[in-house]
Amino acid sequence: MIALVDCNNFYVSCERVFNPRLEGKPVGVLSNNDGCVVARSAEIELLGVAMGMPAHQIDPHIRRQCTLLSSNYALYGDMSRRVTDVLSQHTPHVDVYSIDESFLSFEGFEPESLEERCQVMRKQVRRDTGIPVSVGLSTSKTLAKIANHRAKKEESFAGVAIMHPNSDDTRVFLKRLPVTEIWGVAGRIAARLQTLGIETAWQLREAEPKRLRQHFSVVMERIIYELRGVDCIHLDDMTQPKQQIMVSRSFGRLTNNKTDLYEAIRAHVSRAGEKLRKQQGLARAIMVFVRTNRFRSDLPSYNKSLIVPLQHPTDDSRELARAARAGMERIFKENIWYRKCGVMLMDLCDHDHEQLRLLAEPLSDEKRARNERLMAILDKLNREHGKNTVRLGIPRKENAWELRCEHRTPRYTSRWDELALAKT
DNA sequence: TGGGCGTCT
DNA sequence: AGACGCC
Repeated sequence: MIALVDCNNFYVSCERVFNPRLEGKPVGVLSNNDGCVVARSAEIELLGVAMGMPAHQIDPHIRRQCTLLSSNYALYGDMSRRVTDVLSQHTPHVDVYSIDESFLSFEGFEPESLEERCQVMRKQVRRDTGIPVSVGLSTSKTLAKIANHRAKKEESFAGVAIMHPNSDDTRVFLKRLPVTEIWGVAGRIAARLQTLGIETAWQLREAEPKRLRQHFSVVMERIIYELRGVDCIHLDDMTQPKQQIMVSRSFGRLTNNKTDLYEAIRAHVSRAGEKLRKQQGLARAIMVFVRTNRFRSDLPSYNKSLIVPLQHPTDDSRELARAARAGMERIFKENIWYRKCGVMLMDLCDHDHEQLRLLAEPLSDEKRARNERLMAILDKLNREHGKNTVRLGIPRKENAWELRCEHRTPRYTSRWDELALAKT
């Protein structure tokens, strides 16, 4: 059996752990730059605030009743780790799928006692971390996801729902379930399925896999088998090193200032370099891009990217920054109001399998070792003393590109100076 | 009116 | 490169 453990309204729940006054209130958490609503409490959902809704589109009358918080990823990331730590005590097979979801394998466990085990696990997560979670159990990940939705929606499950792939109950449920509720099926695909007369999960499950593969892809074929209870989506690639590393941000406000762009790119490159070194990779090229705000039809639009090849594969932030800067220099255009920029590290290879180039002048071993030590120390300082303890250059004050986050709560669990206080 | 991936075509 | 999907 497979369990999908999903935290309820995760970001909101994290905030509530440290501010219990938010309990029972309509609370939402916003994406970067206070852009869209990415987490909602049950109460704010009832007020009609939709997932993904731009904050500025919320009716002012509704907005006044809500608490809208900026996202606090330092806090959510740490809480997420605590939750997965507890889950790991219950089975050796935990696949962390996202910040608030894990797939657990209970292969070899006694099926009869699984629901009860999961209840115990769920209560322990709540007790040890303060985060409420729901558990869906079935024989495939897609059905476990559906079971999880039921566990969340139907009170009677008490947070743990099991769906046997061939039970009457499952058939009845799938016959009422629109295809859009299935993992991997969203609007566009649902519309195409409708033209084939497929609107419910049951109809899809009963469809001919080979035929649907012709209309769609192998992904759709897998979904059909998954709905039948056959586990065929494998997540082992989650731990595989990334093939590209992308870092980009929208600016807090529009800017036409070249220095803003350079500073932003430098910060993004640093972050990308950290990620690259963490997976022990090297990049052979770096892509730089800039773009204007596509929602501002009153301003000229300009989207441009450029790939800069690197002389030799590298993970040195300074080299990456030099290349990115050169790229930026070539695509920057004056008198344009920029909204966003970013970098992508491409053509990655493993640190240990670096291919030596014939023509490029190789770095001396001594120089290479020195650069490596420098980057390792940089990463260590930032890991242990907080982000940006040491960085490439220092951004000017009041720059346009730093994020808007007007309602961020303290980083209660990861900063000494922001610890939660217990009143005496 | 987000950011960062992935797969398939 | 673009479409589509996920969270």
